[in-house]
Amino acid sequence: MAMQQKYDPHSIEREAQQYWDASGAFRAREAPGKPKYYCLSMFPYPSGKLHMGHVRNYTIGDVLTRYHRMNGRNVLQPMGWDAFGLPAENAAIANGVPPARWTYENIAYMKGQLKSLGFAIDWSRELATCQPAYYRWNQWLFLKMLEKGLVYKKTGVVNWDPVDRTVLANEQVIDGRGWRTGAVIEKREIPMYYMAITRYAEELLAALDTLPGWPERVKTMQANWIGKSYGVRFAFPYELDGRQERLRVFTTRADTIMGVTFAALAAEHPLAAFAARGNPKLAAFIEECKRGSVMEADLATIEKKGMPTGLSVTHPLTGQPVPVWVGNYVLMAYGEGAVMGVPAHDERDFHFAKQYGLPIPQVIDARGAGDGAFTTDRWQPWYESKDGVCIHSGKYDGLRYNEAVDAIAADLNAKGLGDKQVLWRLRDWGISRQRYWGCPIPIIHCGGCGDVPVPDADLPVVLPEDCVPDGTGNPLAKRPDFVNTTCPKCGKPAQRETDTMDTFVDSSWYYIRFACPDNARAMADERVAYWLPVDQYIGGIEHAILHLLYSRFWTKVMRDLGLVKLDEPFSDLLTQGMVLNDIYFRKADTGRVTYYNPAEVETRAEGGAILKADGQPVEAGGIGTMSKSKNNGVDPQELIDRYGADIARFFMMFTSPPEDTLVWSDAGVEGAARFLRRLWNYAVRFERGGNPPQPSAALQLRKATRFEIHSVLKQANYDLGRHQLNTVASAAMKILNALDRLLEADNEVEKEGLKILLRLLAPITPHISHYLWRELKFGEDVLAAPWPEHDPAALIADEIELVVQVNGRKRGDVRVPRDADSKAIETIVLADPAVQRHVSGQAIKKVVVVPGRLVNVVV
RNA sequence: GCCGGGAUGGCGGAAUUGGUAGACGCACGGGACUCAAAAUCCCGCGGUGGCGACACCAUGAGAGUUCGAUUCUCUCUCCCGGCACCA
Repeated sequence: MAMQQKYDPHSIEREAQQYWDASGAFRAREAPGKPKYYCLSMFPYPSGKLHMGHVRNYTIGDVLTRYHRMNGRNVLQPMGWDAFGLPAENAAIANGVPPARWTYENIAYMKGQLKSLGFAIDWSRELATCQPAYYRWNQWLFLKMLEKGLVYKKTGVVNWDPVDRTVLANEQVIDGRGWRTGAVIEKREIPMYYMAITRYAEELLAALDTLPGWPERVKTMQANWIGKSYGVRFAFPYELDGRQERLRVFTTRADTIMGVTFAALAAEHPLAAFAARGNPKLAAFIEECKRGSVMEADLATIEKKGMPTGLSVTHPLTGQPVPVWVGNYVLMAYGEGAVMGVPAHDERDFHFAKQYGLPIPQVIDARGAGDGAFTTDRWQPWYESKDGVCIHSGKYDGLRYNEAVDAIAADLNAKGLGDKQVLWRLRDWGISRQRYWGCPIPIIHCGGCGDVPVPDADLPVVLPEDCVPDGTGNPLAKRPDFVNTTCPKCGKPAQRETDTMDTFVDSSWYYIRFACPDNARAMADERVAYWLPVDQYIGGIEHAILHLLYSRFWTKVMRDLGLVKLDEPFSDLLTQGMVLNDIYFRKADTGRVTYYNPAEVETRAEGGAILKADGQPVEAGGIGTMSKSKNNGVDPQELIDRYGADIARFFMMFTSPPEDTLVWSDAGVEGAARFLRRLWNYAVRFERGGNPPQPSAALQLRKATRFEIHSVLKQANYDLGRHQLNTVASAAMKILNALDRLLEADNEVEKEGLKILLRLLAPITPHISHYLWRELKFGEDVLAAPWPEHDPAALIADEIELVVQVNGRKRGDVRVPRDADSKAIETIVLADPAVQRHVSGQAIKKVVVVPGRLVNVVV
């Protein structure tokens, strides 16, 4: 077969993909003894079609997969679908289509898209989390955890839409109102199941040190999230109806305890509820605190308000009465749901005290940590410094932070009122969701027996797939065929739990299941030991905390249940930067918000933007992550249809480093297309026997070309090692440029260079590399070729160029022999006319010689 | 608000450990080829001044350390991600 003269991406891509399919090229098999490489990209939510973030994510994963395969590793790159979730229910509300059908149709379409991009995926391991064969193990492990006490039930706070009478996700609450109804949202307490992740807090924190392959920023974020703080937990005693009671608080600043002038309760605190009885004003205030969303970001930015309860407690050390307030900024979920108020040394307490006229006595002197004397007129940052000593604190006067905390904790302990304690910011994981499209929680509620686990033999509890949610209430609760059952214990009629699990449960162990997706009898088997841990995990930085933390937790739970022998699931982590795009929306009078895709919007020269469909203005919402909810995704299909997979992949890799945020623009994709066409044309000329001979200067040009190719290759291999793939793409361009300049029919250098180039490109543009490698008879399959390494001999030059600086400014360059010593270099440099001109008679203070790089003359 | 990250030409980005700022591309301008266009090839391309050699300015803003700072330290501005029910 003759080589095509013109580069036609679509035909060669089809051919290459057929070859891979037919030969089962990406089918991964366990090969004990052979070093494995498990490369995993975060599986997609089947939202409808791929967006650019997916293409970026999966191209990075595919590049690394193919690179390691060419380096001799036994690779596994699986793919699946994070198939449960809210958008399927939203689609049902909008279009009346059952979430199951919508989801499966999306999966089919997106799978076709992934295949057209030529990813080296082992599709035989494909799974979807909405399949009973998968989620039965969610249920099974849930029940195992329940047995071990790692799952328990308690109340939790949710967003309640009083009009639709339904629980809303945080995302569905906009400015404190329901997204569909515009109704003001209320906080509601309902019973939920929790996973006791806090029992693993210490290990989750400590084990971060065993993950050198993780980005520092992710480990820092996780450590801060887990939030280990050392402090003192103590109680304010008080008397209520003749009983001795205690109000417990936690503080990291026990050294300031003598400055306490009030205590503040969260609105949900039981003592607040007690005080509100017979106090309508307080009851109203507590109700007010309960309006709005449950999001911490909202809570943290609201205006700080408070109201006295009329109650007071006793200071544990001074015995003085301390008034008790309710504060809307106190979090029930953190610590004890109550805090001590030290206005002089805590910024929030300071403003609170100013607002409500509470005393602000200074008890810490941190001279040197800030300027200005202590004044209650305005807050100064040094008030919060731990580098001070206690004052106005009686027996603690003069003590430093650590000494004061020790002494105060000891005194509290002696009174039986408190002691030092570790506090975690991490909270247990509430997994109950009042939604239809998720994994059913395998519990049966029986009037006589209480909450009864579904027996193993009855698993899975299968979710009916024909429901069409309408946005009101809980859809499963409306299904008598699902709800009504019999109690496994007593056999009497009983009701199934209608809550489903958080979708983070589904994604917390799919990477384990990929090792054994076909095992119907066990959650995990011995194949897990071969493939796990994941050698390279790749996904968006937005998952830096929750998904990764839950996955780490889940792995440790499975380990402790004897299911796997694995401490950490992901050895190396690459956090891909987000792909952003403009956001446009309209807000109706009802408060309901509609988002418009930037493709449907036209920006006007005079500012502002309009919707193309109706010519009316839309509001600009800045830029943000491409997402279904903001409707600002870009469909990569157009790019693939027009240019083919290789050009799309090359462009994606070339346009920015994997870890950087990328604001989407297709400017530059022409450059990628041009490059691959040039490569093709070069290969065609090569096959014909190279360029016409041009003997003059050939030897030197040949040497210079080899030098260029091998130094670029050396750099490219370094860049691959640090996952900087954009410069690897640049390197390929540089090699082609160097080869193109070699205008002589020197087949040896051309052939060497082209073989390097095609292998270097094989992970990024696998189709064209596959085709040309075979057509040029370099071998049968480029995937089987060894990875290219640079030839050190090509990099030895007789002379090296040094940059010459005078006072740190570049003033020229000199060529010196490769082995010249500092003394010789100095002599050459000082004789240089440009240097003499700039030195112009001034005294030379010193000469800095950086070997192989530069010389700096300081005058 | 808290935690994490970022800012370099008109644009995407490069600069391995503090050592030539702007590699490689895009866009743009000029030229070659062509009846013409596309494609392709060649040249130019941070700013200011100068015919030019060259000089000065320049890596979000301001300060500091250093012979030398895009790189290290501090302060600030803006943007992005996360904040536990989006996934």
